[in-house]
Amino acid sequence: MSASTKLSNAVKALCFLSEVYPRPKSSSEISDYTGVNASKLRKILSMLVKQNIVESIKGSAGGFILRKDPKSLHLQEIYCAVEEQKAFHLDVSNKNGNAAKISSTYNEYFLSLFSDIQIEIEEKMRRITLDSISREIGITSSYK
Amino acid sequence: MSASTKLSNAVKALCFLSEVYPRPKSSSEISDYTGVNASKLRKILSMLVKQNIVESIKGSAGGFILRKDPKSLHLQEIYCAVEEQKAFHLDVSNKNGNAAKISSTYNEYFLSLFSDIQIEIEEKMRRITLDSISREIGITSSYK
DNA sequence: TAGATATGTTACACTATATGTAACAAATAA
DNA sequence: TTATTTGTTACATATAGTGTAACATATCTA
Repeated sequence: MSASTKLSNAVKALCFLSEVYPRPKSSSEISDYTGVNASKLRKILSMLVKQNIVESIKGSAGGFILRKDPKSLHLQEIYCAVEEQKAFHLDVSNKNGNAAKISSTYNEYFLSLFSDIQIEIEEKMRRITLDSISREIGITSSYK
Repeated sequence: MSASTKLSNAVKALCFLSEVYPRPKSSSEISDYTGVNASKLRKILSMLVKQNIVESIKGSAGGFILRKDPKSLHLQEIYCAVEEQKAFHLDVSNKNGNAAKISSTYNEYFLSLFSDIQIEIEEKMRRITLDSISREIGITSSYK
């Protein structure tokens, strides 16, 4: 799964959990709402559980419950939770054997440039809350 | 070839052409310098030719010559020349059939967010010239 | 004009990553 | 004890990236 689909799928699920708070929703219910495969959702949600963004309850009448205030839950926090390897990470090196010596100097330059870009993207995401997305989409959060 | 490797390979080639200006350099000479496969280079350079960033001369003693002042040639211009489909374009939609209705509203939101990010990245690249990269790498441009 | 050289483009095998789905162990509520 | 749900692994398929080769076309030089 790519960075962007993981992030958008996570947000779809979280918006739904915010809407129906505090009722736990199973992966298949979230799948019905979002159109995302339930197994795929469980993979994403299990990462959010590890970061204490949602809680999971096993067994009958179990499911997932949002555990962070949508007003202070930032996109960057969701992004970092679902992205082990940096999503906007960009390759720069050539895989051919006879790489010129000068090449590594360029690679360092681009690695640093792309890392700057990564930081700017994360700063942008830090300014966006789950609540602001919900409102923009036209969903009413029931959190707290 | 990914967006980032295309861009960095293009810049490597252009820095070299700037260094040896106004002598034409063949794809195999550029390959020796950059470590990038000559055939791959020709693919990238032919795109730069179409945007009049470099000129190509066929036949003996031919090759590629830089045709833009490194001081005014921006990274964004190079990036647009080598990227037909936007590099930092990010997928958002699910390919499963039973997509929920609400899903398209989210997809529009993320498409617009990622397009904002794209614009910010291009703005950042517009502030970086080929000349500034050369100097940072430690290369002396012979342009003009 | 002939031959050598270089670009521009297409093709292809190989690898890696993404995608969608299924299966099942472990946990837990009823 | 049984049904349900998460969490994880596995896998087949599809899509995209990589490295290289081949060759038609153009053009310079002798």
